[in-house]
Amino acid sequence: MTDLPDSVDYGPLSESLGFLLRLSQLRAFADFFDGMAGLDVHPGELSVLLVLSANPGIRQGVLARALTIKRAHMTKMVRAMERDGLVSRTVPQDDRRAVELWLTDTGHARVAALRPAFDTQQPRETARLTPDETTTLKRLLRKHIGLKEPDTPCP
Amino acid sequence: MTDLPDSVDYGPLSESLGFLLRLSQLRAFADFFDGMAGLDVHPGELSVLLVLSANPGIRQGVLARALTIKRAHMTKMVRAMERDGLVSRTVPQDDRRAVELWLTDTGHARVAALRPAFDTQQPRETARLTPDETTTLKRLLRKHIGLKEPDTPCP
DNA sequence: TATTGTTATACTCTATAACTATA
DNA sequence: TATAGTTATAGAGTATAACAATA
Repeated sequence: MTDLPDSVDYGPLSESLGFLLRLSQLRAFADFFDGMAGLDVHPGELSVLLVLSANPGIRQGVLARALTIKRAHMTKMVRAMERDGLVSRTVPQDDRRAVELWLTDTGHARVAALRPAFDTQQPRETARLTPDETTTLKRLLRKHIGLKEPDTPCP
Repeated sequence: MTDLPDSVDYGPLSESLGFLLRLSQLRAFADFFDGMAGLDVHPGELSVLLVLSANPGIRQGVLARALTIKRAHMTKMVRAMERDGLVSRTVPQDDRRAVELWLTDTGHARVAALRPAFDTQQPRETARLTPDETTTLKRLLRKHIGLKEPDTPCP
């Protein structure tokens, strides 16, 4: 990712949260593909794997809503992951319209293989900020999108 | 835009800056189309208009780099805006490969028509945060992407 | 009637490379 | 040889609507 030219006056865009978020996300995507290079994984697929790992048996529609992925698109993603042997699908007895999703053994192994790269990428993608700034930034973003704070282990 | 389900454990995604940015940007896009409804403008087009307004005669390639829009895509955008009478293009004498961009009178009028909606949208898209938090969030995002702080009038 | 997942279609933005004209 | 813009093509992600099965 190339740097921004510093000779340009961004005008009111400098104060536009939406614009700042767009540039920030592009930076984050570049960092992702940089840090996860060679693992052949896309951000969407990784997010599905991580949520399935933390929520075994989650319903497909709930997963889609949680990740802000349209149901139609989630169908394609999950079908592809099922085809690759990462995910299994079951129909619950109490609502036979729904689909519950589970990681297969292969899926769990895939998560285990991706976690180290994902974890070591965290500090890299916040290299321009101090640890305190990083904590603050994440907290404000969570508040902005209405995402509850993660449980923090209290010593 | 629907709310996130609060029954889902996001696991390590809660700490992933890239994931938080993705959700935040989707929220911002929804806010944009909500606040600018009826004005028939897209985020990309508005950003081009605002930067052209602040940088008359900017070269097309510099504009593309500033907005992180690929040159090929910028060509299509600018051509369309030229066709709509918003932008004029000139070839500078010192480098006849380049193209300089200018707002036409229609373009200036378009900016003037969009500015009020753009400005009043600012507070709306940060409704979940306090003013101090908003200031901090924007400052941290600018630092993250390497965008210089805007000039602040000192009283 | 409403909901869950599915299928199909189209559109936007993006990625890439090849091409021209200039430098 | 390198650069600025253009053109063309393909792909990912998304939006939308219609549909079947189930509630």
